[in-house]
Amino acid sequence: MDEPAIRWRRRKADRPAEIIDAALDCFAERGFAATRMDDVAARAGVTKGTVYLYFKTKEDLFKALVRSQLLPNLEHVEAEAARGGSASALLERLVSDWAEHVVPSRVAVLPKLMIAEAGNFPDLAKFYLDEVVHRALGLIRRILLAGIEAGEFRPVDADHTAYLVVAPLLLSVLWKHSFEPHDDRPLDASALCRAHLDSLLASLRPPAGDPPRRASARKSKKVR
Amino acid sequence: MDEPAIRWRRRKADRPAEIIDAALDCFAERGFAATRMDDVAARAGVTKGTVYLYFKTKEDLFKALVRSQLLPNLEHVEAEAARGGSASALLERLVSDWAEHVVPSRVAVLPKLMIAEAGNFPDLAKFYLDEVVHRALGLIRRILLAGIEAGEFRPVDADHTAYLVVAPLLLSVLWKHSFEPHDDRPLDASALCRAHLDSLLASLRPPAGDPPRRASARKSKKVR
Amino acid sequence: MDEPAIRWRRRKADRPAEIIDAALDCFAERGFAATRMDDVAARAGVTKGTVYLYFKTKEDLFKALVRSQLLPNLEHVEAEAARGGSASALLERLVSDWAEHVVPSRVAVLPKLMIAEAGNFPDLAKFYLDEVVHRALGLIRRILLAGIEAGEFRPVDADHTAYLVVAPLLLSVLWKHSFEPHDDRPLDASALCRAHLDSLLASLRPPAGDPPRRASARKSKKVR
Amino acid sequence: MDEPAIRWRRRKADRPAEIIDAALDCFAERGFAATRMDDVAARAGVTKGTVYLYFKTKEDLFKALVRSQLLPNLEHVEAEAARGGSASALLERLVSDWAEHVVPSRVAVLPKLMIAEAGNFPDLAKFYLDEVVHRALGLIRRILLAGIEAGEFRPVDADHTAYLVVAPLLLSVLWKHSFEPHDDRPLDASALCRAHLDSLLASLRPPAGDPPRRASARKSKKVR
DNA sequence: GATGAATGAGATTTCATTCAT
DNA sequence: GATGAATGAAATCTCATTCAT
Repeated sequence: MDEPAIRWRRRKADRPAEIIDAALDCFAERGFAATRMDDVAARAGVTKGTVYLYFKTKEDLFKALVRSQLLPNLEHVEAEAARGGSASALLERLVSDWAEHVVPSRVAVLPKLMIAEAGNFPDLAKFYLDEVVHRALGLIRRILLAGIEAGEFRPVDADHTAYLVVAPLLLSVLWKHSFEPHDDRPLDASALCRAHLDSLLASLRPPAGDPPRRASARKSKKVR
Repeated sequence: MDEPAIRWRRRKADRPAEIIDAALDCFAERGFAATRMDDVAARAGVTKGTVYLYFKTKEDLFKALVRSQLLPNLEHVEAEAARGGSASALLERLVSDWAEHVVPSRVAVLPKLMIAEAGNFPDLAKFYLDEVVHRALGLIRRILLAGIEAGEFRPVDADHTAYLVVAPLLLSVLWKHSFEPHDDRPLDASALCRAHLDSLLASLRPPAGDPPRRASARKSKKVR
Repeated sequence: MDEPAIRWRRRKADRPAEIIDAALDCFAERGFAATRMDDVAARAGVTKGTVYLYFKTKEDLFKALVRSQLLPNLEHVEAEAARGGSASALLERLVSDWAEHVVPSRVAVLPKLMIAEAGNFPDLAKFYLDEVVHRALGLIRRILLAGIEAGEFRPVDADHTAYLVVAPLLLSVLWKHSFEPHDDRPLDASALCRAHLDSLLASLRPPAGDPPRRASARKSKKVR
Repeated sequence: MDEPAIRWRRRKADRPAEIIDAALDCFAERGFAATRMDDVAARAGVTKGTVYLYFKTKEDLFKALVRSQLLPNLEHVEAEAARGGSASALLERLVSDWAEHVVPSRVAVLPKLMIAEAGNFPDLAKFYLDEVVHRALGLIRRILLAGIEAGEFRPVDADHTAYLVVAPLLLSVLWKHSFEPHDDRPLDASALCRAHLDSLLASLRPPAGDPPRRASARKSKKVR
């Protein structure tokens, strides 16, 4: 009846991560403004006061969440790219990695959150653009240029093509988190990514009989 | 003294549209939750009470806004498609129409809003999916299938390719409204769309020497 | 049972004064920090929201209260002084005015509030010092100097004597609002002020047979 | 490594006093309500939990503070008075003692605190009134009566005059702690007290040629 | 129809107090 | 004894909505 039980346990080291985890779920579901600190606290299994022990404001929590989730992932991607290989192989690895590892992960909601809240968090938007978006686009651009130089790809405008590489990846995560819950026609992200890769490589294939741009380019080069 | 009289009269009928216009701007900037009815009213040049004269709740206003903006546009697209032409010509018209007419228009924020708020407005999300997204995807799918059948395109998976057609278009409007205001590297939507079209058609081009699938397919067919 | 009744009446013009009035009572009773905006609202017969309609924050309300109550009163005092008369007559009028009009009035709590909250409202403290305290001390100093010059008073240090004139007046209002409610020995402010005046004039009386400092000083002069 | 050991031991017994000291500073600066237990703890160099080890609640701490600071001081005053001397000499000692010892000391903030918080701590207010205020006033009254009886002073109303004796002393400490930090015209408490004494004795001086009230009164009597 | 003063529910945030460590 | 993580009640403030004017 009166179960004295332990009212709480002290878990200083783990709390911030737990709270950020809970916040990610809540913000993902309802957006920044519509999630209450109570929701976050409840989902983290603590009380509101505890959340404020670790994050000074709701905005702070949001920013901490975005920053903490992104960097590790991006580093993973760049490490992957650094492993080298032909440009097509790199693109292939990148896209299938996205389908297999990013789309099903928790970070996959961040693009949606950033798109929704960029207007309300200008400094976070800048951070996201600089540290994630442009960094990723730059990586892709370098792969494309390397591929062109190597004669693997026909000479396309690398700047815009980078956006084209990214677009279906973006669509896949946005769809998953915004539309799929209300849709009866699920989107198979893996299949979409495969189709994307297929289409992409087809469009990049140099016309038959075209000579490579430079003799030296034949050798696969490490990107960056 | 009496000069505004003429304007007043004209206003009455336009009020709802003016309010929706104002709401579109506000929601676009800050999102649904973060815009206050006062903001909308102020931007529409009326008072809060007046907004409630035309829309029962804030949610109502949002729904009315989405519904009122979308249908006319979609009809325009379908009418365009109905004008016929080769599949590539249709795709080309579609994409360049997007770049020239949709991206610069006010509706271009709606995808961002829908992506952000789908979780909070399930019925609106369903409406948007059914009446806009899947309708558009269906149209594109039919164009692709027609193109394949006519031998214009190599035989791809029309379902997924439809998403691929759409993805860069989506990216262009999301970028414009979420990132461009915080970015110093503007995205040229027209150029992106052209690059997209180029890439798309390249990837769809049937291998040289491939015969058309059916003799009849040579004639351009009306889609739908 | 369901008495529809008027839920509220619109009283824009009077509200701020009514709210300030209520706030004065609340702050006087419990101090700034310990009074809740709900208390103020309830005492003003409105809801919390209404208070915030007129005052942006609790601090704002406090500042508005202090500023609005003080100036009118001080002007009254200076006008009184400007009516002229002998220095003793002026002091007498000042002190008895205090006993009869200030002590029983609502402003009488302000010194207590200012003393309590000066540390938390530096700018308000400065305002109070400049616009009230030093202004009043200056007025008294001028009366004393005029009295000395006229030979009515013995030559005292006018600066410090001004504080001595003020001290019992201050004590009377502080006592009334801080101690009297908890004391069974009430302080008769009028009697105290009379005793003060008596003592003050006795201490200022020049030694018998002392000549006036200047021949001209015999005539009563307007102070200021 | 082990050098702090000695200090630790010394500390334990002093903790309550150290905490009270810290609390005095904090309450003096910001008032009771506006100081947080964290502030007190930090200033005492301990943690919040430790404060609660010695004081059950914040109110408790405040009461302990007031009680612990006052009694020693009052006893000092009464002992001083018991040393005897003429009434004027006693008053003089009292006033100059105040200027030299009380005003610069830490207790000097207590009147401000009591005036500010009397409304929120009725029992503390009663304690302060009975044990400090009325006790001090009584002492002064007895000195005045003795002086009158001895013919040192003219026959004044001892009750009210006692308040007049106290008023400038009170003003000096209130000023120091409430206004001086925000004022560029500092108040010289010693000078003020001297002026007060001067004025007070002048006003109490019996008219020249007045006979002493009682023959016996000539001899200095011990007060109390 | 239009207004905007007033409402009141609900959100964020603070902080005295407790208690596992 | 000492700590400080955790609590939870309560305070400030916001804002969608209502309704007297």
